[in-house]
Amino acid sequence: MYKISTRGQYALLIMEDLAMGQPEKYIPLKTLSHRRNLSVKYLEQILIQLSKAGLVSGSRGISGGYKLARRPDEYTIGEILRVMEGKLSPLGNLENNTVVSEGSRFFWKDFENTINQYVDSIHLDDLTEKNKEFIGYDYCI
Amino acid sequence: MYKISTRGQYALLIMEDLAMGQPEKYIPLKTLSHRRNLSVKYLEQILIQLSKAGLVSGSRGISGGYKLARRPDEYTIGEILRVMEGKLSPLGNLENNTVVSEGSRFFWKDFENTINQYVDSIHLDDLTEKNKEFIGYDYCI
DNA sequence: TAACTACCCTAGTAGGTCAATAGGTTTAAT
DNA sequence: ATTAAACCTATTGACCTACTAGGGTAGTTA
Repeated sequence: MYKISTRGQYALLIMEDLAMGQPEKYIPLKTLSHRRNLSVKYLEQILIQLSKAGLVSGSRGISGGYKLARRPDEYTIGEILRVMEGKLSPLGNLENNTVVSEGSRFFWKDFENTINQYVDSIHLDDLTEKNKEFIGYDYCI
Repeated sequence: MYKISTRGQYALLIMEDLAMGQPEKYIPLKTLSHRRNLSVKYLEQILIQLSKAGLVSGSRGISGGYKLARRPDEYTIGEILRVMEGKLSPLGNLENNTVVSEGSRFFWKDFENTINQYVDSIHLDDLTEKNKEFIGYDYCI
């Protein structure tokens, strides 16, 4: 079955990292990628996308970087994932789908709703709070 | 984001078709594929897979074909989809995944549970009952 | 001004998956 | 024996994913 792509996973990870540091401080892309040992160029694409969507705000120049645009509890995981993955639905274009039966459309629609209700019930701070339960997390700086 | 493949969609459609006819009668692959205008050879692979999994039973030779192995209400949509799609999870191999944070593992696990609980709450006869509400369904023979 | 950083754009590539095609073999009823 | 059907294995073309690469522009701070 379909999986969430690495783009979505990376985005979530970086959002967590930004949420766990000082929220006012801009963190440069280079720092974020080195911290997690991720490709700078790949992560750049992801952060630009998050920035365009307004989930993070970027600042250029010396002591620039990225920071969260809001408080961690004001993000749902769903909205982060949807920025990277597009519509979170188990079927693309249900309306124009000629393969599924008429009677099963309610199933697919409810399936989509179930998924989105779940991912929107969890917030970014739920994840970071859990992270803090693990010793050895080193998300300072 | 991930989608259910055509294999899963076709499988569900054919299971519905088998459920809506006479359940004792074997329906040949050719008939099933012509009815829905699907590739015979492609559908063949799907039905063999369903047969191996024990969801349908096949009979060779003249007047052979496929029929359901159980009553329609004894199938969940989840088990049909899982035969075609494998594990229904938004992330492959959560245990060995080095990208997600420790704190977010509960999120991914609950995500998977949410999906599976939903698809296992709907049964094949729920779909066929809905199908019967639509006029012009022509699933006889 | 120099250094630094986000932001923008395009392109390529290796590997994988998906959807379908193709050609065979085996089994069972007549 | 013939025929109709399930069953099996391999291959293909198109697309997608996860990067890599290399440039450029534009703000921002010291």
